[in-house]
Amino acid sequence: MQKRIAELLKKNQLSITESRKKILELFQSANGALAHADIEKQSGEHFDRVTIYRTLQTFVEKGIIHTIPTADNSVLYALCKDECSAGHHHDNHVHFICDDCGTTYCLDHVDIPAIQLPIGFKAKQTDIVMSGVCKECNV
Amino acid sequence: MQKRIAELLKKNQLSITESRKKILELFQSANGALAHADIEKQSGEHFDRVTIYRTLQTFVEKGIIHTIPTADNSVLYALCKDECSAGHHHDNHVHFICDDCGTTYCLDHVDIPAIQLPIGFKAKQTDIVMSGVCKECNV
DNA sequence: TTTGTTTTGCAACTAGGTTGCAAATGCCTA
DNA sequence: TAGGCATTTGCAACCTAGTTGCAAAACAAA
Repeated sequence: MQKRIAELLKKNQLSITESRKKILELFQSANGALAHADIEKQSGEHFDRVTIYRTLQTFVEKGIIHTIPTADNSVLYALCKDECSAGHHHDNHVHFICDDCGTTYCLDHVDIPAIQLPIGFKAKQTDIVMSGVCKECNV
Repeated sequence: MQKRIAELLKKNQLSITESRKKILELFQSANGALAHADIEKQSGEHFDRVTIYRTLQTFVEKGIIHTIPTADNSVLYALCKDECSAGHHHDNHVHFICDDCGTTYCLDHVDIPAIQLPIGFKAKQTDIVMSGVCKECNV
């Protein structure tokens, strides 16, 4: 695990530092998306708020993680799959927030059906955020 | 117009005040959605920030306007159509943001096709925000 | 017009996020 | 592996968006 993290950072021309390693670890062990606040808490409060913001920004720029818009207007971050290239905007995938456990999932493999827009409208990007009950909480 | 605004407020058991009238007017003359900041500017800076926040909150509660989540994590507000009942969450309609002119449209009459989720997931709410070029900017 | 309720404006506060800069860390080459 | 340069960090200060409590002002109803 440690090796992979170091490689990932190197591949993206980033220095290997404590905070970056720790934050990547958190993402790898979380099976969903994380908010800035989650990271701040779970990292054991070792790192400055600013460092975390900057690290997340850097990771987004490099295409290591991506942001998820949510209905309640908070930002979530999630690891990108290996196939993602830097700068990829993750335009067309579905995000799912569980009302029960609060976990956010990136449903990369869900097909988005064509949406019929009124005449004159031309869509470039589609963001879909669904909420309900996830597979873990569904009894 | 003035009459209609007064009636609308009365129907919702709200006192008829300067700020409420002005804010409703702004929504009626805007053909798209407005952000809090837009309202603050366009109202001629007559009203306190807090008053605007509270007015918007009240309108949302009464079902006069509704909120739109956007990809860049800002909140937009738009007038509800007459058919909307108070408390209606506007769960399932598509919002469209024009990359050119920045206008946000509520596409009430666009059908949302069923989205096939992985086994175990059960959706309650779907938010779709699309962006691209709108009918005005499309040449 | 008077009275009671609703709404407003002010001040103070919180949370989330950004910027500039000096100190510390990491990287690379000799 | 030591030294020097580039990158990253932490601090302080700042900004915007939004909230709360409370007294004063505006509104509604009789």
